[in-house]
Amino acid sequence: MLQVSFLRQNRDLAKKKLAIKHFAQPDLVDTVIDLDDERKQLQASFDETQAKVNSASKEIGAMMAKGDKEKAEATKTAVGEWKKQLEPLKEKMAQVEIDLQNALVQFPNLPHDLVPLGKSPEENVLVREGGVLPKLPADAEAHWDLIKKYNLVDFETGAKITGSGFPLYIGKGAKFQRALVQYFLDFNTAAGYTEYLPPFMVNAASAFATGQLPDKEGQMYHATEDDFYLIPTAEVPVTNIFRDVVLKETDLPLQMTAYSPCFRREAGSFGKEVRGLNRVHQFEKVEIIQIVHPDKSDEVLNEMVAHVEKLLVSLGLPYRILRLCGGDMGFASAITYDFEVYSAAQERWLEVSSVSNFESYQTYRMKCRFKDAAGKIQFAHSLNGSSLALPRIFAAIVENYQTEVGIALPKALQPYFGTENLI
RNA sequence: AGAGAGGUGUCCGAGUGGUUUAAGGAGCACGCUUGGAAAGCGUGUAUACGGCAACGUAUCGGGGGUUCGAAUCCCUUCCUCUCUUCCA
Repeated sequence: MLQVSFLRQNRDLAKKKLAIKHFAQPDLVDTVIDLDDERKQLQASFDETQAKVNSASKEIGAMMAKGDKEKAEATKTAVGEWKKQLEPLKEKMAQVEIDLQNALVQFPNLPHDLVPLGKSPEENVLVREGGVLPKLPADAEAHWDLIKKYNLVDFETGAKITGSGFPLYIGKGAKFQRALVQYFLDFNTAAGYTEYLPPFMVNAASAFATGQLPDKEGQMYHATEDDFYLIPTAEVPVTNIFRDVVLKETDLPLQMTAYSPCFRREAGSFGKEVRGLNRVHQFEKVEIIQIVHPDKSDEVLNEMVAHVEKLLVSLGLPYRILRLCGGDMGFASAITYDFEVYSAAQERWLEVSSVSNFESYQTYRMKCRFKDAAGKIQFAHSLNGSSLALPRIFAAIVENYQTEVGIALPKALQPYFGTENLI
């Protein structure tokens, strides 16, 4: 969430940056400032009247103690008048605050200066590429055929149990998931991240804090009986650990990693892009999250990008890193790098990680602050990234490591899986 | 799921309608004291909003209500503990 004080001081800059994100209503900036002016004015007169009520009430107490009943009754009448004035003020103030809040949450985060202009994924900027394309056998198959052939994943039975997009992993397929999760977590904790295993459902306050509500309401599964949401990413519960918390400056940076299943309704998805494991409603992911000093977040973002890159290199997959353009970025992000691996059999790039700096957008929303050396309270910056999302890594490894006789494994995974080859 | 007891500041803890302007203790910070430390003494020690400031307003788990006045009374909700029940 953007801060009114920032919008007030940087009215034109904010509008310019919102345009990069293709935000449709720049005038909302003015609306918000007007509403905030109105709120201030209302609060000033409310406080003034309330102060009179408070001190008169205290006097009544003193009069009663002295037994001066008559005077007390007279003061009560006067207080009654003030309280009548308070009622409409209170209502108006509550309404203005709701309007202000409703307007504020509509703003996406402002893009970082490095964010390229552009509207669609084609305008993302290639930062670098790495890895080598595999030499596949002549009759190379896509992963949806391979997993059927080797009985690694059963989509049909998953669909029977739940619905489409809920894969059932079997035998070596299931074990491979476990090996990947374990490898990713070990890789992250070795780099200094603390491992968490969070709740897989969150309440509305948590979903709001990280920006899933109200923006992505329809994208989450909602358990209405208890009003809980199934998490779309571990980012939601883990970042919320620090909701309504004032940290010490020395606590920073906080580095967390967590495995979780992720649940996404993916309403409106269709076509070839969603085949097999390319897009599913439930998938596994290991996430990295950091809460850092605002001066450090640019630097930390680069570190996190380098960290994920190292992990991809260890898997021997051809990859590229893209800096997303303003139109392709997420709502809450200030700058995002996407990682894609090349699936040789599908002949297309698959997004496997997205690393973002949210700056103070999430931390302001959830009141995650720290006390600096001077004793001043500041909002921290939050960042997160996938390290990594499993299904497309699964797909890419199965496709890129296929041989005439089976499926090989990257060296790094062999000790985790227990054998040299997957099949 | 049923019954009961609770939720107060960084922590412990007092407080059942009116100098509570949240007692007292601990911790922490600073100062005095000391050769240095400890003890002792003194001062300070939440957040948000408004205000140049003085200061004002709000917050005793959350929300609502009663009252001139609520940490205190009422309703509601969340959470914790104990017992019963159930369960991996």
